[in-house]
Amino acid sequence: MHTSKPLSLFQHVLTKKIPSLLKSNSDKSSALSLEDTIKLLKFSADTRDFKLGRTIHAHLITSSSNVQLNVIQTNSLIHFYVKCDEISLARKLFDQMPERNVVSWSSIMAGYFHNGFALEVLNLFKSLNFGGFLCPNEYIFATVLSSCSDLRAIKEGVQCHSYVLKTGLLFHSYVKNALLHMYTRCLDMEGALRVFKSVPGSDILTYNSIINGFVENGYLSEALEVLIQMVNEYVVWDHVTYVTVLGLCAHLKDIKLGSQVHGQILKAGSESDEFVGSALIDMYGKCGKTIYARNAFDELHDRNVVLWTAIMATYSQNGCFEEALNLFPEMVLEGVQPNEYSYAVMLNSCAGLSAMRHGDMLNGHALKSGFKNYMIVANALINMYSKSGSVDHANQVFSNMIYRDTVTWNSMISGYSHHGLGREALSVFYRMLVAAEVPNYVTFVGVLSACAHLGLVDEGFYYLNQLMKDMRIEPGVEHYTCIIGLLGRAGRLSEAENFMNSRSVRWDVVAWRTLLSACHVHRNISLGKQVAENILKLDPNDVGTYILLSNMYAKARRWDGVVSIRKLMRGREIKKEPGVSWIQVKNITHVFVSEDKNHKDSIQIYDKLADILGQIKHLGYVPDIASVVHDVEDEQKEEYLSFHSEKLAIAFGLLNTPSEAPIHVIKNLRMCHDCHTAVKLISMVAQRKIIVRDANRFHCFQSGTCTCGDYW
DNA sequence: GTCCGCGGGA
Repeated sequence: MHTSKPLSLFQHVLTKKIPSLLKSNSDKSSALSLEDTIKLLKFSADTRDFKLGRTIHAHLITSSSNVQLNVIQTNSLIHFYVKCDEISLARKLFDQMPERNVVSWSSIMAGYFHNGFALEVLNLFKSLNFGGFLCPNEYIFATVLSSCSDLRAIKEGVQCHSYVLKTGLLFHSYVKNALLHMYTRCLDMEGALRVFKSVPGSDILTYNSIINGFVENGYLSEALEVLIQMVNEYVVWDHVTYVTVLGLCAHLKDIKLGSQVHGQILKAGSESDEFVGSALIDMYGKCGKTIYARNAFDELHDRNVVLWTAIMATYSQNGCFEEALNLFPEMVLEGVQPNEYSYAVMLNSCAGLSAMRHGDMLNGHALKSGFKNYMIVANALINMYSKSGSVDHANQVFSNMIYRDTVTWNSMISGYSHHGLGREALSVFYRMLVAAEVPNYVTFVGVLSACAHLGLVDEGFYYLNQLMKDMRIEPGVEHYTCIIGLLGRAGRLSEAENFMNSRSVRWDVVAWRTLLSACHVHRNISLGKQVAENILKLDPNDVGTYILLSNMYAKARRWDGVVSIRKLMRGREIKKEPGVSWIQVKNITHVFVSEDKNHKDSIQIYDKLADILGQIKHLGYVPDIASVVHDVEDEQKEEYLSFHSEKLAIAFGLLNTPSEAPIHVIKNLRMCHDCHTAVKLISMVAQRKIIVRDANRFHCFQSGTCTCGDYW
């Protein structure tokens, strides 16, 4: 900003000289001196005062006896036009200059750089005659190297590196920092580190740049190392340092370090800076501290769209989807308009809730406001539709997209996979390869799980051992878990077990549970027991394992086993979560707990259920009363089964939705075997598509079959 | 005398 001294000078010029200038330009005594015009032009440039600058320009043309302006005047004019984003006017002046000095070149190049035309900077640089008078200086290289950063032009950047090394320009801090930044943007952290270590004189910008580069490229321990060095050298931090270091804390999930930085921020009085504020919210959010994030948000008074989106993202990332969604109207009420990021966060919150109606509404909003064209919004829409059960709608969004990135393709592939539509998932994957989009780690999780659904064992191993290797993607525990699922589904349980024993992978609960599921489906009790023991060693409170184990015994009619598991659970004070299902009808979410008679339409729902269960009995449905372990009469056992929450929700859906509409139900636990059989038949009798999202996957029931192929 | 570098939300 300006100091008070030049301001008073300009005030003098503005009040005394400009009025007289505008009155008459024949009065020589009131004409501006050369120094004054240049100072005025700088003032116009700094304040982006286009009108004032234009006036000075006009004055220069009319008052000058010479038609040509001198180089310095023209340079000042170029700089002024550049600062007012009038790059073509600046270029016109530049082209008309009979002779140019190095400042003329650096001014026009900086102009192009700041207006986003980095390529034009490199073109100008190439046309600059090195051999002649003009010798590029530190200004030129700072701008050229920044343009290389924008373009990720590492080759040109390295050429500049050798030139500035030879000429000694590298020892200008501007050049050094621009070069270092170039390497970090081109993802060459070794190059950045070489510059950092070999060129003396690191300032706060150097530290900010290198730490930020390390964080963005995932080298967290290296970033921490530089941070420690910076602290030891007593470098004074600025706002950017706070933002950068908070980003590091967020990635490390290091709440202790983050709190210390927060303390420094408060001491420095920087807490009201919007960049610092959003970084604070993000840090607390990533560390799982939603309340601290909310406090930081509430402390701020000028809350822009970024801050609102940051706090919504915090809630969403921590599973508080409703809180995230509820902030939206609050934000709009405060006069802040959402942008593409806000829509993405909101849609992902809808995905978490399977709230398709809400998501539909946001889709409409995004369409009207033009944000649907943003890739992140479209990607979030695909995710929302497939996670709330309508993979067809997801595909519609996908098909209408003109540009797609890796996330787009991945979302569609894993969307189909979650729905058990392996063929469709693989077909999208092949189209991705044809479109020359490069698959990544996530892509193959979707592809391998599609193979698992289709039982394509050989193909699965081909993708894992061959294609991923060719594409230099290191397989992780998620991929290996898909392989376990693949072998398990094919009934090759001992191979799956051997696979787990032969790989030195840190197997997690998800992997073991996959094997346990396979044991459950294929009724391999001895292996299942062993696997369950492994899981309970990792997490003795894993309720899902107890339930799966007990279901496995039930399926095999081993009631002694069921009783022993129940006893074990009681002993360890582990409670089975009650089954809850919910369904959205006309923007209202109706929640059903098993044996629940609290709904206001309870009587009609039970009537409908009795009716439809009667119908499917004609088709051969026999309630699996043996699976009910309560010690009661058979008649009552049948009642227990018919009151399972998903059956209640489906009956409600049949009563309250149009006859063609698919019924979407979400359940907190896995579907039980009896419900699965019943719903298959209901889909036939009622001629409805019924989609159930359970704790594990999607089941899409239609005409008597389910997309899970009875394997879950 | 005139020109130059680092940062936030999915």
